[in-house]
Amino acid sequence: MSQIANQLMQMYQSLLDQYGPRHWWPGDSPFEVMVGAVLTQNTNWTNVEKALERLKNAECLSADKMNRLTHDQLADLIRPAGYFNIKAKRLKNLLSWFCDQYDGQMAALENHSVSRLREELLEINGIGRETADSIILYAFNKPSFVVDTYTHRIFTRHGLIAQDDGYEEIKDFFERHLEEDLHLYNEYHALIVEVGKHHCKPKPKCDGCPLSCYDHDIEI
DNA sequence: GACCAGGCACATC
DNA sequence: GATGTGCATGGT
Repeated sequence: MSQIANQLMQMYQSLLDQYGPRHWWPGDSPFEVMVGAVLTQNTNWTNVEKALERLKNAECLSADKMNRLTHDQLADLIRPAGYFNIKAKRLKNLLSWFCDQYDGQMAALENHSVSRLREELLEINGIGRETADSIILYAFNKPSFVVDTYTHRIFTRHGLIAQDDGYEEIKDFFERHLEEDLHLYNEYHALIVEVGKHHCKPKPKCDGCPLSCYDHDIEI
């Protein structure tokens, strides 16, 4: 195992020791996970929960029911998640693909390879890389490492990836150095989000500090 | 009141 | 290709 691979696994173990298994993704069904992946775009999860709850109360958290809603009906139900107009469109786009081509059945996609699933998801307007990878990993239970802003922040601050590395470069970095393991991918991303929420502010006051103090909420 | 949150597409250069 | 901007609610 390479030194970098060792370091990644040590960081993983530290996070797991600190926070324990995260049991991701929260949701009662793969479909709910898929919807949640769109709703959580640049949005706090507690707001997403409110939106999901409204969808459940309206008995619209199924592909068939949601597909029948008008734009305005859907936008109103997901209002607490923010960006409700754009997210309503994005969910509609996702549902068109899912219902028209696969009859709204998750099982119809279970034999797709990760790369095919990813290509099809990325063709949908409103489904970007992180959302696609989240759906593949957490809704379809297939190994596709998810990168988010916390991943970029934390691992550049630890000097493991470059500041200007893009999404695909960071994803490749993890997939190159980690075993291709569904459970590891699942837990690692969830743990990164957890530590990111607590310790990884977007604009560290001591940016550039050689002590990396900004990783620990220490301000100089 | 300012800042942030589990992004993405689009316009412009 | 990179940079800037709009999208919006709710918690701290």
